[in-house]
Amino acid sequence: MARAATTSDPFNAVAEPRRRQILTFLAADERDVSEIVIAVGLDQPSVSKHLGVLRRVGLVRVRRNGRHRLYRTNAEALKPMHEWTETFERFWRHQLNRVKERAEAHVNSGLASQQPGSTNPKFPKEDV
Amino acid sequence: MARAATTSDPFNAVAEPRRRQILTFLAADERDVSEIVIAVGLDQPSVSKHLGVLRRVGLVRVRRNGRHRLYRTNAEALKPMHEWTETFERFWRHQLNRVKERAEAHVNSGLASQQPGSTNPKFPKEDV
DNA sequence: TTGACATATTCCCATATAGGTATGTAATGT
DNA sequence: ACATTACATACCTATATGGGAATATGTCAA
Repeated sequence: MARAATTSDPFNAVAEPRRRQILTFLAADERDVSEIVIAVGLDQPSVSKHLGVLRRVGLVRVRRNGRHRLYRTNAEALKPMHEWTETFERFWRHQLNRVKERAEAHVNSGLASQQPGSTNPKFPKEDV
Repeated sequence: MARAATTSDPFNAVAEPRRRQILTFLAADERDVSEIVIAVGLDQPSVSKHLGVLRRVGLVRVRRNGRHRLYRTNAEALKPMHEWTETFERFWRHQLNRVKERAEAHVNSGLASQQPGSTNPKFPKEDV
């Protein structure tokens, strides 16, 4: 199978750099499509398609104003991503602490002066 | 062109639901590949490929233990995503407030009892 | 109605997967 | 050295785009 559809999944919609750029651009103010075209430097059909994806997953809202369509980021739709990443916060805090502690332990045990290429059976190499 | 490569981009790597599942599974403890295979219900090669993607973008770390490879989520690599979504936090707060205020305004002006299908020229329809 | 302008859609093509199958490779036990 | 275990890679296929070009749709102005 190919990659999952971007539609109906904010994580996928936001995976596209241009769409992140658009969301940032539309975060504060409404803008019509031609302004977005200028801002991102793609041609109009491509921008409209990105906007279509963002619309379908609810990341932007539109309203009509004459011939123009005014788009604006619907920030609320980003909350789930924010919350998902937040569940890892306590882990990256722990990891930072561990790194600090390990460094101190090495200093105290004299391991800090270990030969650069030497192997330590207690700390297997993190291979590539 | 096709979609941007998942490699070298955490946003893209995390767009895949299975990879999010793996990151969650590996957040707290190290696990070897066979455990991950059981946890996500894919066959081993697929899991190894997902792990390869996550490894390349730094979202997981590996270390060898005999024939086993112990993987663990590198939560720090999720900080950029967390911070990016966070830049929108103040906007979704404003939006929530606006919705509340507008609801109250409608009540006060009698607009709350408007006909479901009626159109209001001052609030253009958000078309599909 | 006709014309211009602002967007959205459709069509076409190159490319990047996601999974499955088969195979290569490193590490351990005998 | 040989078999086995635990993974990683290579290869193949169906599918989902992303971007550009051409075209359709919707809106306002004269």
